[in-house]
Amino acid sequence: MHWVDVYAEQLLGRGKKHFVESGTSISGEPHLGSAEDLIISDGIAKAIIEKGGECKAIWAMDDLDGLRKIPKQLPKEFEDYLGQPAFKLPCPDGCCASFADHFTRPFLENLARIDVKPEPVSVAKMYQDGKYDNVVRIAMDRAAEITAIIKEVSGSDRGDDWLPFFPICENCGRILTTQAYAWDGQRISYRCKGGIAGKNFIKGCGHEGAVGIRQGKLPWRVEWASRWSHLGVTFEPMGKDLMASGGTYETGKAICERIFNSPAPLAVPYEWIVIEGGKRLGKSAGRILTIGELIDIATPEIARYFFFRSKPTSHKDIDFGLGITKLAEEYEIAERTYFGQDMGLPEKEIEDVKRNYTASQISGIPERLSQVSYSHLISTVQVTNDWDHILEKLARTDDISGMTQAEEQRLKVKVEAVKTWLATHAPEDMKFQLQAEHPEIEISAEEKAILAKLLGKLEKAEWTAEKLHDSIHTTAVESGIKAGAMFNLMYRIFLNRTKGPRLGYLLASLDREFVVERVRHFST
RNA sequence: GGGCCUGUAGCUCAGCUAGGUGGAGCACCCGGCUCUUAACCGGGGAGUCAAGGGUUCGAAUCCCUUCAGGCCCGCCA
Repeated sequence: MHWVDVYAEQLLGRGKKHFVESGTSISGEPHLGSAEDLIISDGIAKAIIEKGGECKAIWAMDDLDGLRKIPKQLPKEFEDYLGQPAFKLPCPDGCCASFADHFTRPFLENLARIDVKPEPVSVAKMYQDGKYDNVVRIAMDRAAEITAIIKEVSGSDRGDDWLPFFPICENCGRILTTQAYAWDGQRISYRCKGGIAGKNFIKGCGHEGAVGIRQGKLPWRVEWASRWSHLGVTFEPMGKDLMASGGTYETGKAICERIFNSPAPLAVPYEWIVIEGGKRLGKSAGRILTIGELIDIATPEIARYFFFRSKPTSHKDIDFGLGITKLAEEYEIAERTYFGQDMGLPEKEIEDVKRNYTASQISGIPERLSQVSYSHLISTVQVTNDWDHILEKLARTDDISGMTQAEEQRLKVKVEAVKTWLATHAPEDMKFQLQAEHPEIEISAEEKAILAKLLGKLEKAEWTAEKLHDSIHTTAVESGIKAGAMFNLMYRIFLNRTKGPRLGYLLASLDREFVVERVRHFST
């Protein structure tokens, strides 16, 4: 059984109503790994619903977290904001209501393109609206027990005076720099003494004061537990780093059960996405890879497929170069398998492969197979840019007659994806440019004779990829030159380079008049 | 010291939830296509399922132990 169904059935065994939470901290643009969390949630949620259960999905924007370091793409002025909660920061480009919006809006918009649409919730707003009042009071009243639980589970001793609350300093607006030291049942007293953020120390302003329970936040381990409890979260995907013994999940679970008297959610651990065979995203990658980029070059369905084809616990190596064509090919095999074509897969695998396909769909499962392969489009879109011409050319080599509007729309999206891939990530040797004008190249007398010989064949040949390929090959044999030299010659006069896509398909997608004219020109 | 995950063909991995003759793709070898690109078609060799033990009529699968790799176990998230 596919893993989404395994989780769904396990959860349905516990109850019919489910609630999945995902959370993302806002310290710049969320990368592909942050999206993984939400996509896993979505797959399981949909499986629960298909099996007759209910499942709500919520996405917590952790905009109350302090800014710990300045994201690379931000100007230096943001240093002043270090330690301040993300919701208070301005939009770096002045285009959005806030820093948090600026980075999360494209993230959520891109997830919506693959039908991942959790209800977004601002954590800062939840505190401000008093949604956390209850849990903060409980946490403050029972601070000593919480300290004991953390010590018991994780081995870390916060000290007897520790209070599970970070006030926002009234003077400097920072949250990473404050230390709470007293709770009188209404207000929390604190000092702004400075705090550690990674390798950096963020200076406090020295202010001492007292704030109400809506002017700050619970520490992460406590907050997570409180969120599970008051929202009634039943499962939550989490990176495997949170699953260590004594780690965040274990402490949160103990706090959730013992302080808030709620069952902890089922943890769905997942592995990191890696690039280039092992580098972690975000950390060592020089560049942020986002879900939007993946969708842009792979199509929405193939982007989803990347996440569902393997278990959450296996490593996912993403390759935006040639790897995308492999991924697309694999998806296309799954699609043909779903529609009953025998792709030579072992019996045992077929059900899961079909499930990979259905889990990857975004607007219902198509009623019939209508597929033009990604690899074929790579060559087609380089011959022409125009949609009607693309259709016309595809019609010569693929059966695309009688496409429904939905099918045409999907093809359009795929064509755009291929174009984007070619423009951004394709290796150079996959690219070519059909020469609209005669390229300025030297053609020897012998080559001219060969082209003249070919010309006669082209004028009469049936205009299919196979026949054209044959004509070219026969000409080479008759002229006593190697096939390779013949193909090389053809690429030169059409592409002004020495290699290219499969020539039969390329020529078949062009007009006979154009091809004949080009060959005639170089044969004299 | 502890935890989670991973270990299956040369490589990348599926199969493990619920035990029933070990699989796929790539690579390799042979043959074919008058066939250029990381092309196509047919066939083939491939393995102590990390190791050991246990349960069982039967174990890649369940249990225990060991080994190897990755990540994690101060704060913050």
